Amino acid sequence: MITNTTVAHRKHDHGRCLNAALTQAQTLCKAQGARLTTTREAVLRLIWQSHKPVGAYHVIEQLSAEQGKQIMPPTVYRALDFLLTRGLIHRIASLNAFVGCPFPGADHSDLFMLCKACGSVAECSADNIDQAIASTAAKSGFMVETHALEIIGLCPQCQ
Amino acid sequence: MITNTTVAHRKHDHGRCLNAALTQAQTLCKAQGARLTTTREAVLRLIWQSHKPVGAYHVIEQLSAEQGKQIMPPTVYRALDFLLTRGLIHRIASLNAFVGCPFPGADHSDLFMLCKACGSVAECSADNIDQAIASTAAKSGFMVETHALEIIGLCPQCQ
DNA sequence: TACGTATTGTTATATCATAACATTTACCAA
DNA sequence: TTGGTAAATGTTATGATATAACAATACGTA
Repeated sequence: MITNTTVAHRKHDHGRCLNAALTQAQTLCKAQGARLTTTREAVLRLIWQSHKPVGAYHVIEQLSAEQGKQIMPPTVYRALDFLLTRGLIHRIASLNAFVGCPFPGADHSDLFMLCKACGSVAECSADNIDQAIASTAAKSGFMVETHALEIIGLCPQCQ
Repeated sequence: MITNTTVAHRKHDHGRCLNAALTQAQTLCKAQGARLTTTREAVLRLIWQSHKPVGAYHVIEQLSAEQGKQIMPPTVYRALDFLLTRGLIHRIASLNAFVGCPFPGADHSDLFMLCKACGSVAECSADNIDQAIASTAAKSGFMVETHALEIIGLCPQCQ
């Protein structure tokens, strides 16, 4: 099991999260021969401003403010697609919003714990859950490709 | 474990699914003192036309055709809200679409198997998955309220 | 029947996302 | 260093999903 619950749901030095994310992104893109352009990095930084999922239009607003000109949706959505494809961010379907991946590159399945109260999201990858899913699906003869699990509740801070 | 995989992903007499769903809905609403109005029942029937999730605007179109007049979004969204609240249908977040619940009233957690090929969805409630989720969340000190699990892959028919 | 509440109708708009084509930028090879 | 090519971004328009706010109607009950 790998997780970022110990930081995501607690007080911490978020600058370190941000720096780690940017460094990992640069490394990963370099390794893949992908270009982490200014726009893409700016979007990644905005997604990583906290552990709360950010909507695409919120990114558009903030990016427009930063750059002093109106940024159009396709610009941001293209950057988001790029980051999603590389596994640098995830999309939280139930919120139509995006959150940074704390361990990009690492082979992991996605499991998100969404705090109803503060809105922060922790990610986790747990073998026992993956196995339970695999075995349940197998009983039905279903061939699993991917899965998305969103757990809604209260984080340690908000209980 | 309760599931409808044996019908959802295979050839079957779907009229029985539809009838069962409508009967259960009537019973459940009666028991709860809720009114299953004409519109609500019509929407439920449209959702249950197959085991494939149906978008709200698709329902609007079909309902408009049925009634020979333009039905507006709020009408359908209100009916959907009603059906969601009573647990008669579920929303598949990753698809922005709705699917009938095969065992409304029964205490169950939601787990959906979405077939990439044919689009059909089976629902399943599995204790071992619930337990794995509960124990993983507990390790992080996270208090689980609900969860939504969408498994994407290939159903038995489409492999 | 008259009342209050639940439901539905109506209008308008918010929110999320992408198609299609033009332009610019970055990179590589000659 | 220059020109060709592919990748990335800009621009315009529109599609798709969802809800707010208020008016009108229908339903069950006293």
